[in-house]
Amino acid sequence: MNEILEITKALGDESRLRALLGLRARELCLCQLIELLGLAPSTVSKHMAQLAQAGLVRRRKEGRWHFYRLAGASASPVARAAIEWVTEAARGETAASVDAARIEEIMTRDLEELSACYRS
Amino acid sequence: MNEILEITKALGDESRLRALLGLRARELCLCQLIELLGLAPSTVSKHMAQLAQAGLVRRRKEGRWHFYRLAGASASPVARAAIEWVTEAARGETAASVDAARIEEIMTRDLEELSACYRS
DNA sequence: CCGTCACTTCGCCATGTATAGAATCATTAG
DNA sequence: CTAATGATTCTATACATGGCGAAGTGACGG
Repeated sequence: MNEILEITKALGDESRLRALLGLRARELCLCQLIELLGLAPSTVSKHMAQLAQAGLVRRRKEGRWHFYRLAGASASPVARAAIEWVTEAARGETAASVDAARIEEIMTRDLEELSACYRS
Repeated sequence: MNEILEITKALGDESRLRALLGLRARELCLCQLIELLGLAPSTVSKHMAQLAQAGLVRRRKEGRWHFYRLAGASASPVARAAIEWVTEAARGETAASVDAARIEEIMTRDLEELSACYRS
């Protein structure tokens, strides 16, 4: 029951849901997720920590950058099924497509430029 | 995105999750759900309304009694997949089994007796 | 080392939500 | 009709949660 609730609570927020769906195609750095969601770094960091705690997302450190990706094969069966459900449910969602296009645009920029959000 | 969020928010509360899982085997009257959850009638009623709004549950009126059941075939594909995920995820959950046993006990009692919760 | 940088954690505030009780609604029994 | 009953809606309140900014952490460049 606890794992299920951690997952449903993690998925029960629009920002976290968008972040998770944003990871469908590729792993993303926190500063890229900040740009996608338009929220403060501390807020996005907390959201990603909650998704990771629920077992839906994994974190990879590369120098000073922290990359997040879907848990995939390393996830528990329950978490993996949840990811499958939500990604399938979001197919054809216009809001998710808008975000996907936005990510393509974000990918054309340098991480250096994106992480300027910390200095503004 | 909106339907997904309605579903994940509806599933993101322990009482609502227990209520939904309680409907796996059979439909239940509100007073039976009140007995199961041990909450005030108004609270349980609101929880069930939220589950119904998310398309996870259907309501059937029989005289003064209101019965709730899983949406099943009448549910949208997204909601149906969510129900499948959560019921599969709860298989073998001890907490869910405890509730299931509790429901068996509740089923041995009359609705009249259970609905005494309104008069106490 | 020492500063910078990407990120996280902490402290706080505003909003949202779960809960109970009172009032109300709808249905049935008399 | 009226009263009783099961459920819902309304109102109020306590707690949880999302949000930000400031301070702290760990890695890299000098």
